[in-house]
Amino acid sequence: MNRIYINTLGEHKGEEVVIAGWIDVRRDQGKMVFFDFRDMTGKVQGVVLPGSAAIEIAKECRSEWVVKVTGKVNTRPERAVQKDKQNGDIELEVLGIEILSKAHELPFELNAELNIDTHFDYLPYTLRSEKTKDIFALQATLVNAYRTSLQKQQFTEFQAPALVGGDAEGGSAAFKVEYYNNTTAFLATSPQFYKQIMVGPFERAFTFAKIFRAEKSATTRHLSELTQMDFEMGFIKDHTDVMNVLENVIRDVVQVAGEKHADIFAKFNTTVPKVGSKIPVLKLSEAQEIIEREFGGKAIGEPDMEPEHEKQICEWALREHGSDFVFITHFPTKKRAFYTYSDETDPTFTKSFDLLFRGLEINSGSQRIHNYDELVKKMQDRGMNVDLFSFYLQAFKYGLPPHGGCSTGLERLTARMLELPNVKMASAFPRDMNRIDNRLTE
RNA sequence: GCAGGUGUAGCUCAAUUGGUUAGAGCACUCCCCUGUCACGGGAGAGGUUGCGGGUUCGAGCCCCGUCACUUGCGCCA
Repeated sequence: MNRIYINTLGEHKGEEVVIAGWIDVRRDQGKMVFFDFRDMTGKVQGVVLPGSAAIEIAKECRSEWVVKVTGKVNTRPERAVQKDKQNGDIELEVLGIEILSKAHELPFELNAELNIDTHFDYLPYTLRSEKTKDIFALQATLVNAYRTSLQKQQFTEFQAPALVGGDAEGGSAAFKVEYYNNTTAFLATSPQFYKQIMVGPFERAFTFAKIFRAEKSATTRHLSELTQMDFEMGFIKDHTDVMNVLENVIRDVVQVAGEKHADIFAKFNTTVPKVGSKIPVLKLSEAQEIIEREFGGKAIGEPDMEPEHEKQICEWALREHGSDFVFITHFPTKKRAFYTYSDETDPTFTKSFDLLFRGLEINSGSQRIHNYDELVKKMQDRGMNVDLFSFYLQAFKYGLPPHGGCSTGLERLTARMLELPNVKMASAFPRDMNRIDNRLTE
């Protein structure tokens, strides 16, 4: 008999069927035993009636054992009906259990409240928990929706390299790779250069890239390996064209996530994010004035926003504009990367933006300098060795249109969607300063 | 990197002012249980109190060092 999925059992009332999955819970009543069985589609109660041939094996079974169960789909006795529960009106009368895999003694119950550290130490087990499955089910939806939205807006996906030559960007710490004879390679800290190059062939290009940062930082918002959703587009008038595309993407992503996972948002005690009619846009200086006026403290004149200020301006945006998102633009030239386009009206500021979401920066972008000579001059002004960038600079040498782009951190987006206290919870296998799975090969 | 907090059973946590044999719930083992759904009831096993040193008649508790985790800051296109 073929295996059927637990969420279709309701269509098989009175029939004998086979399901396969894990034992979620066993409730041994002596002469009879109850189970909750779990597969990828849900859960169902199994009951081993007194005198059943399966009673001996049922008493041996434990949580997380993998089993194939033959049984008859019965409607539950009226007093045992559980409303608002999947398969709450039916149960599987267990006729036979085949053990596919036994589990050792479990360190704790699957849905137990754990310290985050214990959770990470037992990931192969804890990833099965309800809560974690919800996080990554939502994340899969976010990735899909983000991709679909960009495709709809005529972007072409490409695969960016993770091995790169030279720590080109300077700023952030890169992981060194010892392999090449005549040069040191690094793990990519961004697909930036490659997506700009891809504006050449495709005008509109995007990539979902793994990036690596060897920063010695321990916070609730940093990972040393993360997923960046990057796009870059040609023939823009300025950075606001990029922001408009991003706003479309955010709107699509939020809508799809909200339609598909309303239950998950509720379970995490949060709501589907509000985008409002238009995501508010503030220059950094305007945001700083609001922060000082509404929240006190010192902000005006600072080159960037502190974590506390990001939270405050988001609180303001939600209150005044009904948006969980807010754009901050015009960061100082000296704080942004060398390829960032300066504002003609005041070149000490850039045509750049950050997108803040529920108190955290989740996206950063800008218009880029597209003129070869101008870009080279900018690099020289900063004391950079232009020779080291000659591969990248070919894109400009051989003609690149005015363009810009931006980059969203997938784990940060996921974490803020569900208001997770630590971004590491939004990575299935998080890596940070201290954590790498070092017991894979022992 | 700096500062704070934490470290006690497999997990989550107690343990009064420094005082006798370090406790509980869950998990585990055994027994009982015919409608449970976090089933219930009974019994049992389980500890180098992170590690090293010190003070003291006596340290889980105080002091010094060290390690780990965690939170905030710094760092971070």
